[in-house]
Amino acid sequence: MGRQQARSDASTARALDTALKLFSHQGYGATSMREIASQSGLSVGNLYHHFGSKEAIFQRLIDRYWEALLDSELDLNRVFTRGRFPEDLEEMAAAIEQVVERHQEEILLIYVDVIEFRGSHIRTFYESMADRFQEAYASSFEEARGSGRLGEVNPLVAVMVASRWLFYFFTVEKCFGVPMHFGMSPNQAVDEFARILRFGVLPRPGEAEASPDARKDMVQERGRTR
Amino acid sequence: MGRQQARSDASTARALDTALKLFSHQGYGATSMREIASQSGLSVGNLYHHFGSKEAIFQRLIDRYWEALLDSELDLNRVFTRGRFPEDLEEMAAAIEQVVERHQEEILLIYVDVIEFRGSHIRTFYESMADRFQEAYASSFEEARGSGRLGEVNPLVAVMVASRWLFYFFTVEKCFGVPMHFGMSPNQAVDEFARILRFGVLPRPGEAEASPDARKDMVQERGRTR
DNA sequence: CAAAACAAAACGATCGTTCGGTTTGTAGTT
DNA sequence: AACTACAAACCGAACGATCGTTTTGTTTTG
Repeated sequence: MGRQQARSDASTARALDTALKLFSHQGYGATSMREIASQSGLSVGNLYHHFGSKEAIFQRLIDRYWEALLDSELDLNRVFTRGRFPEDLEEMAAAIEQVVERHQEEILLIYVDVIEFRGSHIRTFYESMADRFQEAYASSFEEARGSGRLGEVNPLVAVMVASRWLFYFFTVEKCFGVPMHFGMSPNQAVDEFARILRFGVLPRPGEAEASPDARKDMVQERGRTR
Repeated sequence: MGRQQARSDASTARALDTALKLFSHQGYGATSMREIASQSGLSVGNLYHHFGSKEAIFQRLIDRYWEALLDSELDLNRVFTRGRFPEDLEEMAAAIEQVVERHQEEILLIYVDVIEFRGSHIRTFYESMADRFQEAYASSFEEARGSGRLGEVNPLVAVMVASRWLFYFFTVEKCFGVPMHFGMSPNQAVDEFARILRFGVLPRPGEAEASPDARKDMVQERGRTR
């Protein structure tokens, strides 16, 4: 790779970064090529030289996010391939928080795509993701249920509900700027969700006497925090 | 109200309806006043005569959605004021589905606001909504927990998680066009979610023998459906 | 006849894109 | 090491279209 290439790479990277920032924070239609050009230090002509069109820049950003999500080194993918749900629920939450934190703007980009392009840039990706998910967990759950580690619920639905909820929870908090902590800290909210998912909201008859009072007090205290 | 007013009302209503359709399906910045004018049968000048600016139209749409949500005749509000969670979980789901079904485009508008206006048109509304929610449920839950109808989880968090999840579930399905049924029908998916919320994903020790095999078969069958 | 409802042209700005031209880097030749 | 040729990187003006808004006027209504 010669120096000419390196110069080009640095420029396209800068252009993509500023385009990501602009698209995600004001939408695709409301962002102009001149804006991308001036804020990234390139000329408009050079932008077209490298990308060809405005929509191609958007597509490149979606693709970049895609590849980052498929990285097997990603904590979240390690949690998924391990298949230890629901024991490692807290680790799953941390991994999802990490993804949302790292890819805040790319996640907003998906909502931009849904609204301004009817989701055309991400639809096929999402469907393939759901399939991959289903395959990865289907086998490990047969074993888990056989060994009595799971209750009566469909475990595939359970892991989908859990991961989707966590994704939604952190997205609303970090990307939309509307915290959903219900008067608690983020960690407490996640803990409370994990408890609901594991034990349900109804009292568990067998454990009514077994659980110490300290736990009930803890729940009370959480409800009061502001 | 004279005939002049009636003519105006019909025009503004038509303008708002087409503006809603356009804003929600292609975003605010990508929708032009000429587009709204031609598709609603008004002239551009008349549009400005009635609304003053493009953003005022957007604001009016948000306000209209707001008022619809505050209607005490709304099924969802009846469920909320009744405060029978989690017994009426299925009714809550139906009421939320009704709201999402009826206000598909307004819900998309909220995402438009989040992206193109940083949520400035809806933020205060959302916060007041959360407060109202908290007040409405706080008292009824003290009683519910005292009578042993609820388990160890914070009931306020539980009802928030439930309603938010259902809202998210139906929004993704109806507004984004990406069903999250995990290979089941929408009703089955809701049932499964209700089961998770009530009983949790872990086996309930006291009920292991009490539950008939038919139930387990049902769960199995659901998992297989496609 | 005054006021409200409506229409259409016009305004300045900005849009995505194209195009002609310059600079920069590299490989090949002497 | 100097020179040449060429392609890629880069710039900024220009194009036609369209943007939100204003202006000027006409029609409708009480």
